[in-house]
This record gives sequence, C-alpha cells and structure tokens, in this order.
Amino acid sequence: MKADCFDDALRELRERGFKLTPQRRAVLELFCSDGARHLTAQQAHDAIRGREPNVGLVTVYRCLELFTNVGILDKIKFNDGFDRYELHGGASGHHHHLVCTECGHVVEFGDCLIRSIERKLEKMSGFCIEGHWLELIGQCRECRERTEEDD
Amino acid sequence: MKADCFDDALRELRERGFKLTPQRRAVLELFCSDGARHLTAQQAHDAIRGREPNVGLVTVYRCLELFTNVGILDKIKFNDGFDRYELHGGASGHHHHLVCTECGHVVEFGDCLIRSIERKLEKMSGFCIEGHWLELIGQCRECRERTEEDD
DNA sequence: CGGTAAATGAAAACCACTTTCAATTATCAT
DNA sequence: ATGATAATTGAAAGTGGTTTTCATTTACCG
Ligand SMILES: [Mn+2]
Ligand SMILES: [Mn+2]
Ligand SMILES: [Zn+2]
Ligand SMILES: [Zn+2]
Repeated sequence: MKADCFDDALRELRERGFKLTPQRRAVLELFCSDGARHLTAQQAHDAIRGREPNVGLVTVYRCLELFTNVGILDKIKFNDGFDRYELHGGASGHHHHLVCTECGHVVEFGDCLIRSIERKLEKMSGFCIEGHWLELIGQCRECRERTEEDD
Repeated sequence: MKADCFDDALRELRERGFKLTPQRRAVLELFCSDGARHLTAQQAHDAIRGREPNVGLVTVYRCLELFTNVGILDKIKFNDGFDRYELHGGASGHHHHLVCTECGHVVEFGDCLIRSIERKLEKMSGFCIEGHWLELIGQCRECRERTEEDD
C-alpha cells in the first residue's frame, strides 16, 4: 500500500472540488495497493467488496472514469473486450504490455523506440501525435513448454 | 475495382468448399474496390445496400469473419469500439495506422522498428511473440490548423 | 446543525456483436 | 434438368461490458 500515491490522489481530487466519499477512497486504496495491476471494473469491484460491501459496480465504473480524467489512473486495453486500469505511469513510468494468449500473464516493458517512430511520422504526415497504443501478444515460456509437452 | 483480388478471393473460397453466394460476392466487390478501407460492418453494409438491397447486416458480419479466417481480409482495431476490416496486407503489406482524433483521417505507415522491438523482448521475457497491435492517434494538419483558427 | 449540489445505486438502456432457427439456395449426384 | 443435401441467409432474440436514468443519500460549506 503506497501511502504517497493515495494521499496525492486524495489531494488532487479535493483540489478539483470532488467529494471524498468512502467509495472513492476504497477504489483509490485498491489501486494504490501492491497487488492491483491492470484491473477491469469487475475485478476492482470484486476486490473491494470484501472490505466495503456498500460499493456498487456502477460507482466503480464512475470512479475509474473520473480517476482517469483527473490523471490518477491510465486506461489500458488488452484487446480482450475489457477496459483495464492501472496507476498513472505504473511502477516505472510510461510502458507497454506483452500479454500471454494462454494464461494472461503480463510483462511490462518501457517505451523504447516508439517515441522516435512518432517523431519521424510527425514529419512525414503533418500530424501532431498525441499518443499511441502498443500491445504485443504471444505465449509465455511456461505456456510454451506446457504446450510442447502435450504433443 | 481490382479484378485480380476479387478473382483470387473467389477462387480461394471455392477451393475451400464455401459457396459463392451473391452476398459474399457483394462484400468481396466492395473491399476490392478502391475507396474501401478500414470499414466497419455497418459501413460495409451501408455501402452495399445501394446495389444489393438483399444483404442483411448479419450476413455482412459473417462474411467479414469468414474472409478474415480465410486470409482475404485483415481485422483492424482503431480502439474506437468498432471492428474494422481491410484487404489482407492492404496496399503495401503489413502496416499500422495513424488516426486523427478530430476527423478520423487515417495515414498508413510501414512496420519500421516494431520487429526489432519484438526480437529484443523475446530474449528478455522468454515469450514467443505472435503479433502486435500498434495505433497512433493525433491531429492531422488540416484539423490542427482549423483548431488554431478558432482561438 | 441545515442547505445544497454532488454522488450513489438499482434498474433499465445502450450498442456492437453473436446466436438461434426456420426458410432459402448453391452445389452436385443422378 | 431434377431432386437431394447441407451450407447459407436473415429476422429476431440474446450477450455482455458499459452507460444512463432518476430517486435517494451524503459530503461539504457556511
Ligand atoms: Mn502496466
Ligand atoms: Mn490500413
Ligand atoms: Zn502464459
Ligand atoms: Zn483530422
């Protein structure tokens, strides 16, 4: 439980005039805890229900949208039909995800070369590039070895 | 209307034992025509209705799925909630898309550096990478200039 | 404390997409 | 051609994540 991030987020919300409700605190606590990464709304709701039964799924959806607009969370898409969320910048700043098609295991990796591609493209296309989505999919080592055993 | 692509696709379908229905011909004709790029099922349906009123939206969905499985079309995601389709390989092979957030204008660009990122990541993570999905968003020159005028 | 506007939650709506199933039709053997 | 057969079609209903509605509750400020 990273206390810094929790307090910073509360301050940000207060400064912008949003009410600090128990529901919002619960969602914030979850995402500031260590185990919470790349959660869907449903997963976040399930995780919260244990301690705070009085938080509706709809409110979780609204918190996730609000926190994303305020810059506390990032919305991620693994292209699996679910919107997912993590702390803005994650553990180590802007990064992308490599997702296992078998077990869902996620590896994070830094920005690397996308920025230079962006600069080239801005010159070529005349666009002002605002952002990018990059997702890689494959099989993790464990799943690959398990699959080979089956043959 | 690229006749080659249309005939190749028909042959591919016939060889695999699929029936050559008027509906399938109509969808194929559309995607082999010059103006058709990155179409949603609804857009494809709208475009077809003029000439062939007897094609249901459901059948368009089924054609798009079939043609993707057979390798005639590629499914693309612009992260806007719609599945989009274009001729397999597009104009110039594997490529990615730079989409304007204002007007939807799309610029295509080649694979460039993603492959080398993939190779690095395979060594680092142990994954066997099967594919990637990259989308860039921004404002095209026209929309940027129009926005600046408004100030 | 009240007053007030924001926030909540249950239910219903939304919407792209998929499934169901009875009717139609392309294909092929006769 | 003709008929048998299984694939294909389309209207309608279903799916599932997300959003909206609206009556009720509540955090916040004076
Ligand atoms: Mn992450
Ligand atoms: Mn393209
Ligand atoms: Zn795995
Ligand atoms: Zn534009």
